[in-house]
Amino acid sequence: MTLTARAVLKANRLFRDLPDATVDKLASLAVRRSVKRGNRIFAQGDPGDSLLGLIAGQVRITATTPGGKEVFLNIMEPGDSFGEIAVLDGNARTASADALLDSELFVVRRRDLLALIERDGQLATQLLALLCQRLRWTSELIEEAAFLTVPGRLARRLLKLADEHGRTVDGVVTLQISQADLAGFISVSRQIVNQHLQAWRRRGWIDLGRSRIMLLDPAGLRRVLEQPD
Amino acid sequence: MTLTARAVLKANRLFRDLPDATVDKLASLAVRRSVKRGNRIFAQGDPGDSLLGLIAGQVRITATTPGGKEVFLNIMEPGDSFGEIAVLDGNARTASADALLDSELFVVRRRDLLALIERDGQLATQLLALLCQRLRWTSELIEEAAFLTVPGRLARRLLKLADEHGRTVDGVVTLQISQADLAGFISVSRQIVNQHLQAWRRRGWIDLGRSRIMLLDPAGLRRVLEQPD
DNA sequence: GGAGAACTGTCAACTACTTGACACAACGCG
DNA sequence: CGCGTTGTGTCAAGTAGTTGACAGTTCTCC
Repeated sequence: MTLTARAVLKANRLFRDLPDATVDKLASLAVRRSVKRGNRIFAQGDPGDSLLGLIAGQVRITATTPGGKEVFLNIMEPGDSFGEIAVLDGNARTASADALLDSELFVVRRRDLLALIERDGQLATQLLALLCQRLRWTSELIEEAAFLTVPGRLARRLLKLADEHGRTVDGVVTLQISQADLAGFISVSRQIVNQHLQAWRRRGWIDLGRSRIMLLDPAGLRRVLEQPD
Repeated sequence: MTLTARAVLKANRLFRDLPDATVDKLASLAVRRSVKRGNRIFAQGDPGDSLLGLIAGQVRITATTPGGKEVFLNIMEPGDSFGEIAVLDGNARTASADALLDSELFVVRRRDLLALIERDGQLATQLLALLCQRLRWTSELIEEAAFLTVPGRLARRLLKLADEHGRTVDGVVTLQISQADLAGFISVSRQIVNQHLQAWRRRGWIDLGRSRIMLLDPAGLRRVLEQPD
């Protein structure tokens, strides 16, 4: 908590490979922000005037229809940054960000970031790499939706969430997520999620608890992905 | 056809705002390539070692499963560039590109492009803008798939295709696309596409011919998007 | 420690898309 | 010109999701 601004930036994937001079410059421009669990950091449609980095806590990125339907796009962990698209092109935010836990953020304002990009080519390169990664990530989501059946998408999502956010105890990965939230990630009803999870539980691939999914046999889930088209 | 390399690059959205010195440098590095209608330009999984720009013709970008199922992701027109993600991060191509018509391309090799980015900050900025645009575009696709019903997606796709590729005759926009291809864009069966198109034809919103769709009343289609969620 | 909230598990009725089949129309190419 | 190919229009059977309802369980926090 008493980290220097510079150490905070150095802990972020986007900035850690930059030369010290650039990081110091950025550090002098970055502002800190605390957000309590359950609070909104920014909303879809807001002017995208800043780049955010997560220092501590957890943040969920979601998109919402006017009618209130939601897709969960991602969960951010400390070291991740988000809000780059809007900050770079200056248009509205495409998604909303909410704190799932009490969170600490740093904020870099658009003007400051753009000025720095002008001066430091390496920062631009770093951002290009990040955007490429994001593009591959979204492309994967599109293909997932287009190619896989619902059980396939569910299995894939479980494996990915386990990879990125799972806690391993005694060699078994446990996920902390409700079935309703899981349904939000793959855009199906919570009932259908339950139905498939139950089938997999009966086969011994997973075990279920309240907001908890234990992956007993990830290989079983992986097999779901290989068969269909 | 006898354009200078420089004029060709200046006709491309990505490069047209760059300083002449940079464009000349690029022009000396770019190679031309002709591809006959129906031929593949690159395939999903190929090493992404070049950036392509379309000078003349038409190119379709698709993703394919190992099992052979396809989604159509985009159609490129002269002035568009593609293959940036792979060229920037050096990984495999995420999609395939096929010439729909006899096409003329220019090709910039990865090494050359990266060297130029190092030297010219404005090229990096231009690429950042392009990637942001692509990201917004893919995000839109994801939300479309998640939020809209099939008729909604179909209506939206028709309107977008009309916008980007339609030919206007007597104030009516006509699209040149088969119902099967249209189905490929929104990942549903050709039969269901026909079913909805027929319903709209009966209402007088569109008219149908062989590989031809005329949008008589775009406002009708737009109304399809507003109601459901 | 007790009330309310959040989450799971399950059912039944309904809806919408898939798959496969087939007739027919239009185009295009030798 | 006529034949093969490509695209349209439609049907019927099968499948897989949605929606709404409800009981039971576990957590939270006052």
